[in-house]
Amino acid sequence: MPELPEVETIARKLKPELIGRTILSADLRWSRTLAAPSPKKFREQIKGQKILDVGRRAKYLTIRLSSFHLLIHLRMSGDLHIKDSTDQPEKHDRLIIKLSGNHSLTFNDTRKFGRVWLVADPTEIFKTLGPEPLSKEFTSHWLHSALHKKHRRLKPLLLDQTFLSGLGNIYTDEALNIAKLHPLRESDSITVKQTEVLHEAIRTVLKEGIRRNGASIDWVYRGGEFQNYFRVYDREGEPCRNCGTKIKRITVGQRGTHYCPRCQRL
DNA sequence: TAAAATGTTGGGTA
DNA sequence: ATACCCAACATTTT
Repeated sequence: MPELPEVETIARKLKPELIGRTILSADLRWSRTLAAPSPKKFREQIKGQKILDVGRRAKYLTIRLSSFHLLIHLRMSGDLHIKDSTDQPEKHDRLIIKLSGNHSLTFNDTRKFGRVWLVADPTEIFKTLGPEPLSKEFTSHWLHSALHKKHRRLKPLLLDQTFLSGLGNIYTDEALNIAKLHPLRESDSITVKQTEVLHEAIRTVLKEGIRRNGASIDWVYRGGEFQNYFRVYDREGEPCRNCGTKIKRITVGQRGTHYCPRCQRL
């Protein structure tokens, strides 16, 4: 799935095209895409809603409506497009929301893992999420304290959305490489100095991802170019950009994990 | 063919 | 309670 920078990119692109539009109807083409409420309620409640704002929380796209919030999680393969309302549905289109001005917002999701919520209060959905890495609450001091409250390996911990929200497999590997920390390093062994470097690395790599409009890999091209600047992700066997050592790939917590065995010692 | 792919969640185990 | 492993979700690609 898209991670924080990819969702941020999509939110920024959609925002000017969506704000001010009114939702005319919703065509739910694969019902399990809808997490809440029921399809019937969804169609009734979303009709006539005006789009007031478009944003992002963690990896959720957030669309504020007149009296509800529409939340979309793209998971592994979800994507969003604005199309003409006369365009024929494409393969894997799961939800098509018809808008004023002969436009529609299309949710296409090959693997069907993506989910949509229409809720009055989004805090209920977001309550388990850890802090936003680009917010002011995410300080080096907070990170050090949080790391030491756990005894977990860095890679799965940073991937854990209840610990910190927004990082996925790519940006976690990239951040750990920048910080010169091994993915299997125990969280409560990180020094204050190392925490400061990791804190900065996380923010740097996320901002870099946003600046490049996110990463486009596999068959899902969203316009981003960050994939051309990976330091370790998907670079197994290729030379480390820092020391030339071959990048290693291991599996940690069921996820492919890439790192430089020389720069990132355990 | 089997494995793996930007993710999350729930169940079982120690 | 905490941490970790596995399966499930569903499809496509290598």
